[in-house]
Formats: sequence, C-alpha cells, structure tokens
Amino acid sequence: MTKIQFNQVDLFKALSNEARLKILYWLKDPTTHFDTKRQAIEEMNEVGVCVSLIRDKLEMNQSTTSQYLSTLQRAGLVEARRIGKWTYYKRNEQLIHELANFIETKL
Amino acid sequence: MTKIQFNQVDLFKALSNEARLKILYWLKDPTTHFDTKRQAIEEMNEVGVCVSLIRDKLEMNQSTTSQYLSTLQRAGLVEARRIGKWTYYKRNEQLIHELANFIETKL
DNA sequence: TTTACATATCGTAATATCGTGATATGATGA
DNA sequence: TCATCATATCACGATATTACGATATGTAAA
Repeated sequence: MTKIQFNQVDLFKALSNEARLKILYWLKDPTTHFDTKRQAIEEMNEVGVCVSLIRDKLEMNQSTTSQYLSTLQRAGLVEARRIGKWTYYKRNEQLIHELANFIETKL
Repeated sequence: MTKIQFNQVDLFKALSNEARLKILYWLKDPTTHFDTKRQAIEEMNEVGVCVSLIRDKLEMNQSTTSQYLSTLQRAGLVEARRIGKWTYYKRNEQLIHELANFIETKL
C-alpha cells in the first residue's frame, strides 16, 4: 500500500535497451521463457531466475548479463536475492504498475 | 481507433532525459506552464506551443531545444506543425496512453 | 531585395553507454 | 586447504548522447 518512489530518468534509461527489455519481458512469465529442467518451476515463480539461465537465453556474455541485471535492479525494476552460489532475479511488479500509472496520469 | 505502433527502445530513449521529460510535462497543460501573453490560450491548446516559448522555459539554447523537440517528434511523442515563421509542438496523447497501456499489460 | 525573425541543421568536445575479456569475490564440496 | 562453480566488478575501445556555437533555411515585413 505504500507509495513506491522512483527516479523517472533512471527508469527510462534502464528501459531504453533491447536486451534489458527482453530480460524484463521474459521475467514476466519465467516458466514459459526459461528452462524448467535447469531450475524448478516453483523456485522461478517464488524467488526468481538465476543469472546463468538469463545469460544463456540472452546470448550475451556473463559480464554483460550481470551488469544489465544490476542496472535493472538499481532502477528498481527487478529484485535480487542471493541463495548459496546463485543470485535470483525477479520483477518488481508493483514498480512496473506504478510506472504505467505515472505515464497515464502524470507524465 | 487504429492501433498506434511504436518503437519501444526509441520511446524510452526519448524519455530518458530530464529536459525532454520537462517539455512533455509542460505540454500536458500548456496554458499553465507557458506565457499566455506571448501566445494565445486557444492556439496553445489547439495547435501547440512554439519553440521560442519552450526554449525560454527550458533555459537551454535554441539549438538544443530544437533538437530535443525533434527527438520527441521522431519517437512519436509530440507532433509539429509549421504556421508562418513558427513551429508549434503538441503532445500525441494517444501514443502516451498506448505506452502506459503497453507497460501495464505487455512489458 | 534586403532585413529581421523563427527554427533547423552542422560540427564539436565532453561525457555516458555498450559489450567485451580479464580478474575478483563468495560459496560449496573434495 | 584447495579446486570449482556462479556471479560481480574492473578496465577498455567503440559508439552514442549531451549541449553548445556557428551557420543554413524558410517566412514575412520593410
């Protein structure tokens, strides 16, 4: 219920790249876009998708993938959670919703 | 009623700049943001706001202002109309609405 | 037709972003 | 402890963006 706050320019910058848009789009429905043999369906839905899966799907190198994910994270569009060796990323649906709402009513 | 089509990356790039966001925001309600002694209220609402007024409010030079306006125009966010010496810019409300809708449902 | 005004375009230096390879960090297991 | 795997960070060249001054274009008015 708390109003999320965000930096408009950083948000739009994060979104103005094809690869980062793809990642966000894939994470909207992870189980249809990522290999469910390599990561469990429930885990994808609950904690997010690990960097290796995103990297393979993106077909860019590990460094680029990691940097893009942290750009998305700094903008607030995704959240990261480390469990053991893995870092899982998932979308911040509330922020994306608020962004749509901002564009509709305030921009 | 026709579905507007747009390039997501170009749109987000156009929006990822403080000055261009300001212009868009001012053009949402031109008569409260621009000098109605220098341009008639009805004209602002109907054909848009001329570059000089935008330039003065933006406090950037003429060249920068003109370039930013054409960036917004190429992205489809504003429309330009030349009348005599002046070029008037106004928002493309439909595209902005479709963008909000896209973020809410597709992104 | 010259002059003035409004806007667009060109050329630019400074700065930011892109995507990479190399290296560092952090966790696990032998 | 050491080796290995997953991820993050660093350094970098290539390319794009920023904002500007100078100049070109297009319109109208003297």
